[in-house]
Amino acid sequence: MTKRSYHHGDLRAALLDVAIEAIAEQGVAHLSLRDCARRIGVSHAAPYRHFATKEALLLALAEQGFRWLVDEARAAMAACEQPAERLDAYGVAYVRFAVDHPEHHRIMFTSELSPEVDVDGPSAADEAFALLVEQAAAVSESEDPEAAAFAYWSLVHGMSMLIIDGRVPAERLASRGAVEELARTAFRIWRSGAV
Amino acid sequence: MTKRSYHHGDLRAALLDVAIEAIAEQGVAHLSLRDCARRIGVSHAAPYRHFATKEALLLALAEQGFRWLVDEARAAMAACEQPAERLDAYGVAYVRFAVDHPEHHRIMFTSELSPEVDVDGPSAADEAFALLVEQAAAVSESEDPEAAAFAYWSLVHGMSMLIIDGRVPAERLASRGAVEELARTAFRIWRSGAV
DNA sequence: CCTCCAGTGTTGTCACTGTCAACATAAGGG
DNA sequence: CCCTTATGTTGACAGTGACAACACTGGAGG
Repeated sequence: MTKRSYHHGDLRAALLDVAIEAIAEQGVAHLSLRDCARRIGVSHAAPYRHFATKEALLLALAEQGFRWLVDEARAAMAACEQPAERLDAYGVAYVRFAVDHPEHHRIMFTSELSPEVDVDGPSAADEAFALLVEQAAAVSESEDPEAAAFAYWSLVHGMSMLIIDGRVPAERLASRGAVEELARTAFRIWRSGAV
Repeated sequence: MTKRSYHHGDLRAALLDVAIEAIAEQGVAHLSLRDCARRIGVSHAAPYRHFATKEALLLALAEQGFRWLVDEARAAMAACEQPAERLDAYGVAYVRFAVDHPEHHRIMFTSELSPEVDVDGPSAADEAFALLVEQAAAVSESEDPEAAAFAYWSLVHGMSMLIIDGRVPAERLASRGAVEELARTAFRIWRSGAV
């Protein structure tokens, strides 16, 4: 709070926070590193000590998002014992994460980023998918487990996107529990073969 | 080809074309109206006679995309008689459209656009969803048809996104027919209750 | 056929941005 | 205690979106 003269303390984290704030206000297209610096009260070139490029900042946000997602998914699954329950807990957590962190979710799946392959092990994104495949494999006995995981991922990913893009009528999203209800309804409809 | 002195002829259409080209090359984040003008061989302010703003250009691309999607979906469904077949034809067309026009697809679902409600009737996007609801309603007898449509849309939308974001291994997308196969496999897996 | 005007393209300009290079300051290990 | 190194600052440059003022031109109405 008090003015930390010259050195900020944790500018990198502050940039990540303030960037999400700015994106929520003005959209990712209008994100400006200079504006972020201004909000923090630091010079316009300071961000470059922490991110080589604006894209690098966005990549860091995506990585952060995937790590949070994995954490939340693990926490949600911890309460379940049956494989099927665990899988759906993941699904619900996935959609809830998107609703709670729409900016992160959108950045996480902005493919134009990350053309260069990271050398430092599998990314958090890979971990999130691997975790999903694992759960799906535990449910579908004989099927191609990767295909099943892909189908499952598609459904929850599509739901997330459509919700945060405002394609779902507001009255279906009234309460917080509504998101979970919506997700479980979609699961039920598909599994019942009604569509 | 020959230099059309002063007046271009159809600069608006040329801008839409060249914008998609530029986006495919450099990503939507690096789209520049001045660069588009340069590619066409027109002055840097000419685009503003046709689009009030860069966002307006992107909105026009989205509208164009939804119109194409509706056309292709209608064409695909025309060959089918059974409601269930028609619905799946829509779904396959949806995914195929995304694969064939990834830039359009991404722009179409970049929610940060279109905050102002259009007055001139329902947008092409609304039409696309209405068409889907119609097909879904014809299939699911007693269920909430909108919920069923939403579930269906979620699956095909998620598949599209994951594919164009490069989350599907390349070997599953070898041939053109592979996309259709992938989509139908996902439908089957869900309907069989295997996941 | 002429005129004139609305639509379209141009030139010039402004504030702002991403990025880099050169410099300043702090913080902590030898 | 000093000096290396990480971090922050200042200054600069080219490129951008957007606007205003101006130029060209094709076609409608006389």
